[in-house]
Amino acid sequence: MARHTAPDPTRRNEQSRAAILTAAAELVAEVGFGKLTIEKIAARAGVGKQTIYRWWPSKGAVVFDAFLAANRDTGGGLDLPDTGDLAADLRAVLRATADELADPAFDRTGRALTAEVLNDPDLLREYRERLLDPLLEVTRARLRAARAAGLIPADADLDLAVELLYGPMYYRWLHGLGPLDHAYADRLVEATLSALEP
Amino acid sequence: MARHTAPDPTRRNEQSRAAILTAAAELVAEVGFGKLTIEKIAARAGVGKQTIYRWWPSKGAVVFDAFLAANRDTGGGLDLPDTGDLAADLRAVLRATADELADPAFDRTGRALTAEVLNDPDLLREYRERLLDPLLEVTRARLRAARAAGLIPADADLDLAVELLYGPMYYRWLHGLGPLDHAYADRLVEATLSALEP
Amino acid sequence: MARHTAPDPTRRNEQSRAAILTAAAELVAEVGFGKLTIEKIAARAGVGKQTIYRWWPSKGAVVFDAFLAANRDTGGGLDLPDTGDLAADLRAVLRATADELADPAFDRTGRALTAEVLNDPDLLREYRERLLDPLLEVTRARLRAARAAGLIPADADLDLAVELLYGPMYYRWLHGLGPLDHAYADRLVEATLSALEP
Amino acid sequence: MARHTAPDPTRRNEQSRAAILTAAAELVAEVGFGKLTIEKIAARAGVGKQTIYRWWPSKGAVVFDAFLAANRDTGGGLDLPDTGDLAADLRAVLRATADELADPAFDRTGRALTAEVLNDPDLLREYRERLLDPLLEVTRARLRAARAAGLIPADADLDLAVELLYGPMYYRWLHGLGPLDHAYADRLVEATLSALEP
DNA sequence: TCGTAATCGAGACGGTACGTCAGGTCTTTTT
DNA sequence: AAAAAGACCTGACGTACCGTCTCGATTACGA
Repeated sequence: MARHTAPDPTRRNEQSRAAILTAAAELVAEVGFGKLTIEKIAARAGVGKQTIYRWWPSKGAVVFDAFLAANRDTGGGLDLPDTGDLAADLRAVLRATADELADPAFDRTGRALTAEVLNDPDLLREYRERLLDPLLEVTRARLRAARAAGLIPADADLDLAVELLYGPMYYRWLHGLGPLDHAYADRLVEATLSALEP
Repeated sequence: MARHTAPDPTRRNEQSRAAILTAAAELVAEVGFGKLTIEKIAARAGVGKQTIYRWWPSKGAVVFDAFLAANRDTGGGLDLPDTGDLAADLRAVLRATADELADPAFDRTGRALTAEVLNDPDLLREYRERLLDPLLEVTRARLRAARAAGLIPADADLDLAVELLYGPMYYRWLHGLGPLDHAYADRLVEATLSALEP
Repeated sequence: MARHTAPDPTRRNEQSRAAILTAAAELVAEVGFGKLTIEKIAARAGVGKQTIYRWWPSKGAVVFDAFLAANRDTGGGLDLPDTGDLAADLRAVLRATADELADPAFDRTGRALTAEVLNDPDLLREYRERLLDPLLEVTRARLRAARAAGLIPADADLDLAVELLYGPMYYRWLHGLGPLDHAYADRLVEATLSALEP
Repeated sequence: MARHTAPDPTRRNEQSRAAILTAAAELVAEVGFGKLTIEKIAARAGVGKQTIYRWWPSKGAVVFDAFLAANRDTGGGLDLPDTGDLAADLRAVLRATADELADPAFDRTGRALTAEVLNDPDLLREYRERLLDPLLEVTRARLRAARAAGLIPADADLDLAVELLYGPMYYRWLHGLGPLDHAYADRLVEATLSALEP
């Protein structure tokens, strides 16, 4: 097993780091996660293998970091505005989510990442901390505000609510059960809000 | 990659086939899918590697077949009785699903299988045809009967309904978002039926 | 190891036997002995592998038989006439040998066969019994007749004599030391006869 | 087949190289060339297979190199002294050759090597350049000196002479035609010198 | 003449070794 | 000290053949 008390990060070569993440992102889209290799990443990035092993513990970690880096650029959409219209706000975020999942460019990478994350508890933890929990939390926060405003019942189960919003869409996406369009997003929001009623 | 104009299946050795599937099932539970190798399967099954390559195109396909074979033995639970009480019937199937997902023995295999299935369109198709679609269809059929009986609105979207039932539970399971117990199953059923109201 | 008390030879399929030997001869010339396989012979001959294993103990034995069969057709040249002129008679047989060795078609097969025979005592014995000893013996017989006629000394070592005739030529052939033409054959005969003088 | 644009030889691990050659030499003596495998060499040498494939194109090349390395250690005996007594000098080298060929330890390796060399033009060339030609040349040189001293005719064919010396002995060895003792060596020298007379 | 027994083509089987690929570690040289 | 380069040991890959073993389907006696 590797050591992975990472070496002095101040001396890290930023160019190499960026080249590795870029190469990883490109390659995962080109050949998929399964056929992706550390050697190919190193070769494409013009980097020694050791430079990868020095800073990441596994292939999954590199790809995951690449995914995060890419999502940080696109903003991540981690802000759910409160316009006062709960349904509209939820529709906005669900529509955005649907658009992302429906994007073929995202599809391969997303599936690859999901597959890795599911079978690696460390990766799963990091995925939840860095991506999933924040997303669910902003959604929950918006619902909490609505609850405080009396728009939904005081005893509404918000954990269940976010699962009702994102779970079906994720289920549909992973299994290819149907289209992921705005109409579908809207119906999900409607169903969820309807379920929260007494 | 393998050729896969499958050889004459009438000459297939049933003992070898069974030994391979058993070995695959055991190993995936012991070491996980990632560390599973064709060589280990062959060794444990007392079989030549070629005998595996002759009949399956990939490691994933073997494991998948092993999973199917195991589920065929346990019946698969593909019968959703109609007692007249829709909520009770749905609770029964959702509780059973929750029990299965919560079973640690199933967890590892299920995650491994899911990861494979997500990234292999062929496997995904087979998974849907052999397992997922039948499950969804019996559920939809039960809802269809209830709709015919006037228990739920005539314009209820049954595709959405089954996704509301299974999607959140699957989402919670994969991401480890919370407990998968009977109370959770019951709340899902309640929420779904509530969402179907007008 | 195989049994090889050969089965009832009266029931043997002569067509198969011929097809196997032909295929073996062709293939050894095409791909060389090392890359020759029983499977390829069987495939080319349109024959089951078992039919080969039933009648021959090894790949070498098949090729050897093929070689013998081919040489039986070309006569084998196993007759050294006694014209009364010893030098002329020896020149005739040495020239014929040189021609054969110099034939590129023979070269590959001959080398392959030699290589096999050298490392398999069983094959070597059969080679000597069926090909080499008869050749050496007719040569020795011719020398014996000459010795009886007083043309060469009574105490001449005939075993050495035949080795002086064939050994250098074989040595030159195997190692590619020089041309194998009639002039060379003639010089060998001259040198050998000269060496037999007192 | 291998690539064989050999990698940077300055970075080669000398320990691995030596271990491989030693293992190859031992194994060829133990199990014979035919049953020798690259995997066994690698295992015995404590080396990865790739390290063999990196530096040698074939099993034959490894064994050949091992043979050369061993012969370099024993000096190769490539010095034919000129005591003034031509017959005695030739007897010395022929007797040494006979002793080597008669050595059972040499027999197996020698036959294996011969078989390889005969069917691989590249190996044959290397064998001639590194072992055979030097041997023949020192012998020819000794004869040349004798010719210059008038001990043998000025028009003696020295190429033929060396073939008369070594060819019969090699022929006898390969085919197992008779004993390889000093008496035989002496007779060969006598016959050859006698053949060189006018 | 009609089983019945052996041979035949075919090819699946348990294996061994192949030659390749990549993993992760280590060393050498350069920056 | 970190990085590019790449040799090293390890081990799995997927393939090719090995020699054995069923399978029907001829084929050729011998009762």
